[in-house]
Amino acid sequence: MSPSARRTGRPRSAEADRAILGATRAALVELGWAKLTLGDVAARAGVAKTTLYRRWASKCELVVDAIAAAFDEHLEATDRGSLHADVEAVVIRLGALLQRPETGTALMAVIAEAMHDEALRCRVRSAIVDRQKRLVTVGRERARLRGELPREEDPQESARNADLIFDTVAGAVLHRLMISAEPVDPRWARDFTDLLLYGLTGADSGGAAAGPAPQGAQKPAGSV
Amino acid sequence: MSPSARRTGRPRSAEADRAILGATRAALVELGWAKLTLGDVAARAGVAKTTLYRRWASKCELVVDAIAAAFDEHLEATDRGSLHADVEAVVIRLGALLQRPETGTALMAVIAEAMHDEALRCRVRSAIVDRQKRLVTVGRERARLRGELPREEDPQESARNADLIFDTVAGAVLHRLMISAEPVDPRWARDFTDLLLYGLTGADSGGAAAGPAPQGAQKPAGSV
DNA sequence: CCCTTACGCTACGAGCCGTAGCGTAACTCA
DNA sequence: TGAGTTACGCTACGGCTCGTAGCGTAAGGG
Repeated sequence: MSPSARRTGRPRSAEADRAILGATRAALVELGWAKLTLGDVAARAGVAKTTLYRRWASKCELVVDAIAAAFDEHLEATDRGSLHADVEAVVIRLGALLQRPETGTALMAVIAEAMHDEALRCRVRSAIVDRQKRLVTVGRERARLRGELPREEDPQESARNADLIFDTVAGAVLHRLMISAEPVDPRWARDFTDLLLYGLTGADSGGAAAGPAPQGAQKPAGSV
Repeated sequence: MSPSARRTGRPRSAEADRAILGATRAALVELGWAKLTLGDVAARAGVAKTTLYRRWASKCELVVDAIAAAFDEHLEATDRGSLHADVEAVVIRLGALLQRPETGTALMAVIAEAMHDEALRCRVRSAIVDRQKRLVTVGRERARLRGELPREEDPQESARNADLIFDTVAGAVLHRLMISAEPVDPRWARDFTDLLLYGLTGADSGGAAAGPAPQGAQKPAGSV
């Protein structure tokens, strides 16, 4: 529906939107996903419960919009001069974002719900996932210009690789924080970046040989 | 409490346990996490609701036990002769496991809840996470014996690396399936394994590095 | 001034939660 | 065999949240 289609009548209060989304984040911090009720959010925001239901069909969609704002605020791909530094920075940033009490937990819960709700999945994708994915695209483009990565001819294969890297980076950070329940500190970020850039066989992250000199020549004979 | 401490009185029905856990998995498939109610599970299992509450304190703990069985059944580290093949097999296996309608979704939801519940986090850790982590340990040990990976002296650093690899592999699969909502097919498994082993920069860009690449020398990881 | 839309407020039926109470079933030990 | 102990099935209940309906009022547009 275009904005011009809603010219008549009382306009929706933009301030109410901000208040509701803010109250949602606050409630997520204090109560967590499970104990968060829409009635409570409405009370915190100072609006009627019915107003909330007029704008969002379900708790999930509300929370998606609430945390999407946090993702937009805290995710940007800054140029740090090298692919290694860029990846490391993104990992730290994403870790800090998911470590916040309202984002990571809520994202997990919403994703879980989205497996049974196609519309919600689309909303999550456009509001959160696709925007994160852009970081990978931008970072790879910069690395290519620096000569750190080879050129890619096939655009389809390029997209596939971008998805692969995105899943690897974001997945590792998410898993570390949510499932292993351990912090994404600078050392882990460095170790992971080494692993991502040089691989298991190449660099022994943490040890003496962390340089880009892969000793991967000692591959197995019977690979199959 | 040791099993000998409960010798007197009527013993708990082991069949009821199986029925309840089975009913939980079935209900997860049909209803999903959000719409799953304990009353419904009890009805499916043919037991009284009170029996259910006597054994599990909450919906979360019940579901943890229910999906932990699935993890135990479908996760084993089979020796396929090379590190590359082993990793690929684990990725496929884990993907198939998380793709089942009752496991992945429920795991996400439970993890989300566990962020606010220390006891539940411990339960998840011992029932699911630690057992998965053993796959990494076993696989790396085999690779070391084959000479595919260097020896590690520092046990502490070794544990850190195992955690890192675990988060990277499991996280990537989880993210691919749950958040990107794309399948973990053989091609993706191969691409990811290449990335994990040879890294973003390594791979075939150097030419000889990926020489002994098994089946399919058109390894695309270099064109990252 | 009328029309349209949004808002606040109240009230309501519905559903699930988690527990209490009771009588019965199963198993152990003396 | 009988007493003690524990688990089970069943019913019922207060409490909470949900999502909606209805009403009167506020804020814009033609």
